Order: sequence, then C-alpha cells, then structure tokens
Amino acid sequence: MLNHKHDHDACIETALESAQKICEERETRFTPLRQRVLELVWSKHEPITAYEVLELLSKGQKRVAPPTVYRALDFLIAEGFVHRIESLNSFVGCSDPAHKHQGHFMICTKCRNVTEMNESSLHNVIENAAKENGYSYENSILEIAGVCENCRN
Amino acid sequence: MLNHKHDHDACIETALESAQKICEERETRFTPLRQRVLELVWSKHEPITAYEVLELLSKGQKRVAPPTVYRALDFLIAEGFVHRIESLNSFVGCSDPAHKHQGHFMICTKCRNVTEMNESSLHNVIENAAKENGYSYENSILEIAGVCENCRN
DNA sequence: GATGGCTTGATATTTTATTTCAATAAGGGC
DNA sequence: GCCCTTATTGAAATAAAATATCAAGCCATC
Repeated sequence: MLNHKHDHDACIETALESAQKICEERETRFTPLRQRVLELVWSKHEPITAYEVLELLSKGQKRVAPPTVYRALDFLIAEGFVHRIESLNSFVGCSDPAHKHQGHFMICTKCRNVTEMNESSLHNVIENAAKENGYSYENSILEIAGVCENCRN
Repeated sequence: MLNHKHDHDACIETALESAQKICEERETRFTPLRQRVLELVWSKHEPITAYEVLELLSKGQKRVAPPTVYRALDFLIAEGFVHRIESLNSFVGCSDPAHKHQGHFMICTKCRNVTEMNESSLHNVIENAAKENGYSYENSILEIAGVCENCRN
C-alpha cells in the first residue's frame, strides 16, 4: 500500500527513538506500554483503529482492556506522537513529532494511505479564516479525501 | 447560546421550505420522516447527535429505532441539507442547501455554537493543497475549534 | 521503607453506528 | 384501477468505539 517501498522497520525505529528523546527532554514517562502502542500504530502506514491496536497488543500475552489502549493513545496524542483521524476513527503516527501541531491530512480513498501535510501556509490560511469569522483559534482538523498519485496510475 | 436572538421558528421553516423545493427539483422524496428529522436537526443551532434526534423523534409516539434516524440523516446529508461534524459525532443543518458542498466549520469550545464557512477562497486553498500533494480532490472536512466573539466578551 | 502520585488492570457500561430481514408505501406500465 | 417493481420504514439484534469507576501496582523521593 505504500507509495514507495522503504525500510519500514527503520521507519518505526526512528519514530520510537525520537519519541524516547522527546520524552526525556519533557520528563514525561515513555513506559513500555506506551512504546509498544506507538510501535503498533506505526506498524501500518495506514490509519489503525484503537481496537486493531488492542488486538495486536493482546497477541501472545494476556488480553488487554480497551482503556489500556485508549489511555496510551491519549498520552501519545498529547505528546504529539500520534494523530487521530476523525473521519476514520483511527490513528496514525506523526511524521514530525518534534513540533507539536495539528494534523492536516490527505486520505486516499483507494489505498487508505494517509499523507500528513506540514505546510505552514495552509495552517496560516486556516488560522486566518478563524479570525475573519470572529473566532479565536485553538486547533483544527483538516481531512481531505482523494485518490493518491500511485492509485491513479 | 445563539449569537443573536432571532426568530428561530422562521429559520426552521425556511430550511424546510427550501429542502422541499430542492427535492421537487431533483425528484427525490422528502417524506414526512425526513422532514421531521430535518426539523429536529434545526431545532438546536448547536450540533445535535443522532441519539438526541432519536429521543426527540420518539416523544409522543412509538419509539423509533436507530436505523430510522441514521437513514434519514444519510438522506439529508446526501442531499446536502445536513452536515456531519466529525469531531463531535453530531449533525447540523446546512446554511446553504441549494449548492452541494463540503462543510467547513468553526466550532466554539465554550457555547458549542457552530459557524459554517462558505468561502470559496478557503475551498480553493484546500483543493490546491490536495493537488500539490499529488492527490485528486474528492471532498474535505475542516473543523476549527476556537472561542466565538460572543463568548470572548 | 513509608508516602504520594502516576500508571496500569479489571469490570462494567455508555455511546455511536450498522446488519439483516420483514412490512409497508409509492410510482410506472398496462 | 390493478399488478409489479422499487424505495422506504419497522423491528430486532449486534457491532464498533469510547468511557467511567475502582482496585492494584510501580516508582521516585523523602
């Protein structure tokens, strides 16, 4: 499903390492459970549901309960390591965890692949739209559905 | 909760009338159930959940089942009379049902009021962002959380 | 090694949404 | 009008997603 074949194990490892580093800096606790959940979220490039994570997490060990997964996800989202895709009730690893930010996404309706857009210009437009409508800006979600380049060929 | 007091009954009536007219043009069936559900969605200016609609719909008559509500909502969304707010699992009446479009919203985190943005400039920016990322554009959701003018005063 | 706070476990429940099949109603052709 | 087809609604069950609550465990610090 990926646009380009790549060493996905390395990709996961990088995500875990930078999360580790950031937690040390912030003095937040990157516990084994949280590490494992982040790893599982990254195990697919597509968005993954909380209950899929639960399934994977339960393999080869005692079954965990939903709150275990949701709490870990809450932590990972709060730290900015994971984003929630509202329109899919799913979660994806953040491609740029060092800078806390809102997730703006492209979602391919064919392969379900997700591309995170980290363009500040887009962010500015959105923030301005809020102000023009008389709202203070807190955060935003943008989820664009379309077909990715790969799937159109 | 409304920014300005206004004649909300008239507001509902207008929405129902224009929906009626559009359905006649499109030759789709604006049945009593669908009319009633649209009316109930408009009965709050805030987003309303499917189960709140269900409660209201069940008052003074035999209790309806969830699919009854969801099917009516599906129709109303397909016709563009109602939008779904993903981040709230809720529904709002569309302010411009004559033109099918994506919903782009401001959501006040204090009063829960929602403002629909019908700016084509914003739409263009979003559509362009998709293209720049190699995606064809199908549709999009934009939900901005902030505090509305009213609540800041 | 006791204390207090954060983290996880465990159970139950709530909220949101869909599947499936049956019954009913509406419109088109004769 | 009557039959036929299709769309709509009813009804029951279930699935999917998320949360509330309280107990137990871990860990840093004193």
